[in-house]
Amino acid sequence: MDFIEIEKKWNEKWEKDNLYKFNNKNLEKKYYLLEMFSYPSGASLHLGHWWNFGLSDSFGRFKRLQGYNVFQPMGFDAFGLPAENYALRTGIHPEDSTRHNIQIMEKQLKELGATFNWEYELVTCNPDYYKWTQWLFVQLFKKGLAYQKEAPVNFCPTCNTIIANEQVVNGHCERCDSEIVHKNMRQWFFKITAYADELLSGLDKIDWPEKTKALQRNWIGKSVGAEVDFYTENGLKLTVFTSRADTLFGVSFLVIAPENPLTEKLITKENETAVKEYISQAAKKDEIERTSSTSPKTGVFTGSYVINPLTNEKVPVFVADYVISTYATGIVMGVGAHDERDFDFAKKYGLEIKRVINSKDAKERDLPFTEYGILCNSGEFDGLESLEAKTKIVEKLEKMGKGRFKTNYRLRDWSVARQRYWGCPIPIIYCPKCGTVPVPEKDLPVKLPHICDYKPEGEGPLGKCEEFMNTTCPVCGGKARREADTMDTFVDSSFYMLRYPESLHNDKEIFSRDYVNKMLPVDCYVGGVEHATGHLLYSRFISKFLRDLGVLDFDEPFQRLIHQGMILGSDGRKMSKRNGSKTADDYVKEFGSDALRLHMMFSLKYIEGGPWSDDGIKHMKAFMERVERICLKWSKLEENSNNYSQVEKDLDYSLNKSIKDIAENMEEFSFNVAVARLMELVNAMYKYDLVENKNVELCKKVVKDLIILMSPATPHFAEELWEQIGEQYSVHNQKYPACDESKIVLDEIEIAIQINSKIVTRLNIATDLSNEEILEVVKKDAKVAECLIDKTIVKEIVVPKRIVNLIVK
RNA sequence: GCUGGUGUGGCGGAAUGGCAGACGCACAGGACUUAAAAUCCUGAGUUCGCAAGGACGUGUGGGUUCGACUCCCACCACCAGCACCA
Repeated sequence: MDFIEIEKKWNEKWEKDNLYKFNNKNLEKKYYLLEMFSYPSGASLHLGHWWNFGLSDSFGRFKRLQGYNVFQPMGFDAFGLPAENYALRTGIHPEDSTRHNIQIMEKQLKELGATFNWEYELVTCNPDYYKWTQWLFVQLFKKGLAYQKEAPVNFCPTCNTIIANEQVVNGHCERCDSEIVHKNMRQWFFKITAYADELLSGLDKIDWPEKTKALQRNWIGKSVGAEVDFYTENGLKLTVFTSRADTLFGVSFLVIAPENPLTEKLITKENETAVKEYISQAAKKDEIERTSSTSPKTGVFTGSYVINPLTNEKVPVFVADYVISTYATGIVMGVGAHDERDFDFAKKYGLEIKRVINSKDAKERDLPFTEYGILCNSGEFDGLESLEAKTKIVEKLEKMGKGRFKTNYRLRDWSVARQRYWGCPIPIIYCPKCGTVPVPEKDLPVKLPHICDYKPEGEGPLGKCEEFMNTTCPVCGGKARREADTMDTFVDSSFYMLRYPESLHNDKEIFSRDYVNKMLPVDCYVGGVEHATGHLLYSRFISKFLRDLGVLDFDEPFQRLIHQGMILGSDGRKMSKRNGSKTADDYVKEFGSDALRLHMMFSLKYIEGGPWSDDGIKHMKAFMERVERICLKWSKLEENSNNYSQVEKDLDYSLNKSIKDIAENMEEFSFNVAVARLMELVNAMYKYDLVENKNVELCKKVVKDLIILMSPATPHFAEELWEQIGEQYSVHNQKYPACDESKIVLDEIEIAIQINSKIVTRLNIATDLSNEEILEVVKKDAKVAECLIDKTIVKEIVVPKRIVNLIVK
């Protein structure tokens, strides 16, 4: 079979027939399968694309065979920095290069032979798409969830734009690896923190990998504790956050972050020079140095004292850069005996170290430490467990008006504005009279102008385009200016799964409520784990917001999530142009796409990935040819023997067991095992082929079922073979074969016989025998009887169809 | 440091607490062939043994169990994410 030739032939026919058309009228058995859409880079599809799209497509084909009405749309995440940076290098306008790349990628994705529903294609840089990105912004703005504030932001000096926390990797820009600088800027944020608790609790009801849930929990970083107010002698309030209110008795100092605005007010004249010097030094340190847990904890005394609200003790206030100004209140209470950092700090500056413990425990344990002062919880709190003490203490502070229960999150609001050109314009108008006004929905989209001076200079390049910037205020009609920034591309992708079902069929609303609630949530979402704390978190947030807006009945967009492992270079490192000598295209030309796909399915675990090796591809081709030979031979057999003895039973067993196992393994994305089962079935066929008078009826059934079973993995090959054995087009419209359970129940099975848990022999035993009957047969066996001479059986264990274990003395 | 994951032949990798190593690669042998390739068949964890057979085997050490790759405890190694979060 000429694999290259047949691929061309069937790809053309399938496209012409629109074979995989999604039936949007009958949603009873719909299955929404989504692969994370990709960025249209101009390069040809690499092995990673095949791995991602090809294999999840096989899963989709499997669901189709099972009778599901599979919706598998495809689109492009088309805005973003790479096109723009490419444009700055080459002078080719981002719009032109992006459109061009999309065309190339569409063509290649079609060659992959996947069942994508192209008629629903979505491209985020099209005005009919980003109209809804802007609509979303306006809705968030109206609910107060899109807001501006002056805040420290991550600024990438190379990309010349702000980026979100989620896009900073080890203090560096995830795109260009430049070191991030921190600036205070007035910026747009989405208030994702309003949903922090829900984003946590929602994780419990979705079928996601534990790893990903853990990443999100970690990222949200919920910390339950309390705020406590300390006052200086002249009445200035310093509020600290603590998760250990029970150690309040042991506070011997307070530490405030250098950037905290209150710091200024705490500095006394005598300490002014030292503190100012310290602060300016701290400002010079880079992010890594500041936030590394191994950095030494240094600080300086401000000269001020505060009063501990519980003990009325006078406590000194220090400035130290190990306190993070953006987390909680930016002020921390120092308890030397209960926190390693506080301990280091207290030792260094000769501060008191007091261990807080209730007097009972102190007496019971002969406490070994000598360097700590021991302080028992006094009076009303003494004798309480730490948890109880925490509660009681905060309750008391609450009554005094000097403390309260408080939960903090590590999660920050999502910074969404980008000072770049190639993105979705923020639909906001600044009017000198009316202030910040959203663009009315009827005026959307605010189109991105096709400008040529898009060089980023730290401010939105759109600001240089007067025709764009000058507008009228939708409220008063006076002269006004537009927002010059564009949106983070993660806003574009935060709702695309909601828009897909009617991307080209509904331009009146983002989606019709009834329809979207029938189509979603996505039944299975496939993509890389690298989006765990970015896209996947943003999408969940936006869904929850749209639920609150009353347009969605659900709030978790992805019911099931599968991460593919990464496919690495043969050296085990990240795939790059250098270590991959051959491209996916080379393999397709040499062996065909089916062989490539089959090889990928079989040679590595999909969930785990691993180093790429092309060793097996030629064997996959050989395997297909092996299948072809036996199928063609059997399809031509004529004289039926009507035999149905053990050999036929064996073949029938293999067939039905394969049908069952392959379904189970496909469902779990264990493609390697599913392919192994296919091979076992083929081996069984070759074994039966040696039999002389064959049961041709059975042979033909096996051939048909085998081809159907192979069709998700090798779609072109299966279609061609289907035609060659004289079946009617198309194999992809067949039903997944039913497993005849009666055929996988064997009459007789080999059981291992153990004496004292050690195998002494194996016996064939009829499966319909009772445990007692089995024991009888076993004991009669010569070998077993020999072992039992002079022994007494103390226990008999029979595991039907598996093991007989006799415990003897 | 915290969180999650992984650890099985020469390699990729199988195994609802029940015969570890399915399936495949690489390897060896046989058949076909003048020969090779392709194909078909067979063998194979390691080790001792001519063999029958024995011993040892799923990162390490314990435990539970008639029985542990699988469950529990401790530890080691590697990978990933977070990391001075109070």
